[in-house]
Amino acid sequence: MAGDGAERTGATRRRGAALEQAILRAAADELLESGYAGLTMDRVARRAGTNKNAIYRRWPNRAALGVAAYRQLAVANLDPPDTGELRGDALELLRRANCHWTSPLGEVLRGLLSGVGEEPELLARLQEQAGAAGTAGWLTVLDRAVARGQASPEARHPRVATVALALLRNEIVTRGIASAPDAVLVEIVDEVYLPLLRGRARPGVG
Amino acid sequence: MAGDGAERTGATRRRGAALEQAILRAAADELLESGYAGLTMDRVARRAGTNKNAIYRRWPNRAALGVAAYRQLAVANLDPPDTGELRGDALELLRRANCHWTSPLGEVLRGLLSGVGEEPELLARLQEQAGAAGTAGWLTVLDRAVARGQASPEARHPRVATVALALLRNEIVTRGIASAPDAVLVEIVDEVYLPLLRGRARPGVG
DNA sequence: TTCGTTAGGGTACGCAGCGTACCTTAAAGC
DNA sequence: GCTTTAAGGTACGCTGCGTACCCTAACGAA
Repeated sequence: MAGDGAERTGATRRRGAALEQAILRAAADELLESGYAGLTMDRVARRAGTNKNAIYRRWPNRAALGVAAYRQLAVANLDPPDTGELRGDALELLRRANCHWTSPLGEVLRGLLSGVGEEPELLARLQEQAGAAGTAGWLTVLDRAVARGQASPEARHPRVATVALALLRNEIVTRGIASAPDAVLVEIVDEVYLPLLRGRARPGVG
Repeated sequence: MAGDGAERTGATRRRGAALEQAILRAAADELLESGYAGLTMDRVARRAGTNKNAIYRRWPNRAALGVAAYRQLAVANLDPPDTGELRGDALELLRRANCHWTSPLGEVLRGLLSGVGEEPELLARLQEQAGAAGTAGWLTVLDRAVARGQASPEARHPRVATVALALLRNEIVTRGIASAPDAVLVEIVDEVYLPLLRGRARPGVG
């Protein structure tokens, strides 16, 4: 692992994109090993077989490097589940999200989220990937439910679709935990998500 | 403000609770002025008219001091609104919460939340105050709505009651903003919160 | 009142980590 | 080959956390 950096002694000097990639990979590896808190510029430089100059020429500070490195780690999201019923799909999506927070990658993201702190620009860049990826799956699942007649078209509203995800995120953030118990997921789906969709099924009623 | 510390030259030496209070007040003042990011042990010590020893004898590290100091700032929460209708009450509660995040106090809390980072214990202590305070108001508002016949008793569920608040928090956290536009609050209430309560009004339907 | 114990005050230090400066040296382009 | 550009090496300044030591005031018991 990270062979790129270690065996670089005596080799030819890298430039431009090659070096940039090496730095990003080194930073990503450090993120996975030590999290954002343990990501230091010196160690990244050493691991990439270069020095801090090369890094600071490309990223203005540690946070920016962290966010950029995280992009390397961001994986393509899987196909949304299709269990044949809305409840099963929703639970599955929630469970996947819940697992993601526990994974090494999720841990990195949590560290990054809390570490980036005062820089909304970077935060936005993080959410772009993590957030947008989630929304699509929920809309797909909802579409299928509408097609099946298990939900009304009024349910198709981005904020509504991702309510369950938002609640899970809230649970994790406010409690400072890595993942929520499964019972919480079930509760979110049964006590909030499904009733909400029911409530939106009759737009005229009040 | 902070007069305690500045005029301490030549006075008698403080001990125990008196000194502890002085430190906490100094730390709280620093929090308000510079946020958690700007809270340094040296400055707190200087402002309290003491030195770092006295601080480290009481709190193990900066984060712990920050959280303890924040308690000093936490205000009693106001009475929940009573506009006579559920929608108005909910919107008002949301607007208050939204303002709170923008206030200096909210700024401190945000900084603290992101700064405490890897210490779930401290995080939990923070949420104890900030979180619990919120829930009560929502339950009260819901109770009144139930009494008026505007909501069914099934709505009285802690997770359900605070859904709007959770969504707002999610909005703020994921976007890295200080406060959400009012349109978002309205959307949360009209597109999610009220439909959800409607959906829970008929437990047997499916 | 005196004397020992406790806790505060003063200060200096070690250490880590960020970001910068400056010079040397290799790669690329003409 | 010669110039320009960018990488490498290294050292440094700075800030801030947490610790160590020693001195001194307050407190309490004899």
